[in-house]
Amino acid sequence: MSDALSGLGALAHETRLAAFRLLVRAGPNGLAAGTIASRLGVGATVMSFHLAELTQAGLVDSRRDGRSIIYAANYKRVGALLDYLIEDCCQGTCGSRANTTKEVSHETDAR
Amino acid sequence: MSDALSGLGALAHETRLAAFRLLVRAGPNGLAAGTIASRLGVGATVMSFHLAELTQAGLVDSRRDGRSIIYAANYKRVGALLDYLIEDCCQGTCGSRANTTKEVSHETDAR
DNA sequence: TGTATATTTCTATAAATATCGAAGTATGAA
DNA sequence: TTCATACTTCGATATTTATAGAAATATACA
Repeated sequence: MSDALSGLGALAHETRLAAFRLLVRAGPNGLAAGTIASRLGVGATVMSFHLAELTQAGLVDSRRDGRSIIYAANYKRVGALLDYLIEDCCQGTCGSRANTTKEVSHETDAR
Repeated sequence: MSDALSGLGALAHETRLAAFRLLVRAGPNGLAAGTIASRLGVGATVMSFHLAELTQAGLVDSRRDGRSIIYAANYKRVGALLDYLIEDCCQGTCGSRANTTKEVSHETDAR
């Protein structure tokens, strides 16, 4: 759950969410830090900071390729976060894509 | 996507995530603010602050019942957030529960 | 080797969030 | 009415995050 917390925190920022979406779409090949920065229109320093946050949360990985550092989504970790949200937070009852037919019993008293 | 951002931000805090999980489990009847606070061991002021954040993000609703204010998960909004994450951020490719068999084409160049 | 490129790390500062006690509001009950 | 309960809002302070430029590191290439 601490993983979930840091994952949520990592995605809870405009620039990071945008970068993350680029990376998910880019696929396993990933994108260079500079490419992400210029596509999002942010400076290298700020991009580096945010990519570090995403990395620390485990949502993306990085590797060096020449002068560039290539970031790529860590699909396994992202999936784990989604699974946590769907199962531990929603008991599988929320969402259309996320939804599975499953019986859930709730508590009855609001106090 | 701004909804998603505020939803993620709302969940990205230990106390709020814990409160949210209680509420999801409590079902439509919800739980009184004081109940949540005492179950989580936090003060009324702090709880109120965090419940307000969750409310503002649309993840929970509240209603008054006598002296209590009852909070309940807004399953519809939560589901929408999950759907956004699964479809817009993962293209339906991440997670086991979240996963659906779907062909996805990625970009080929990392630069 | 020297220079340019790509990116990170450092340092300072700014901005957003969180915490806590005190005061305020709404409700119920004596 | 008055008192107690359940919460929220306010105001001050503390803490965490984010931004930006300068300096540092790593690689490539002439």
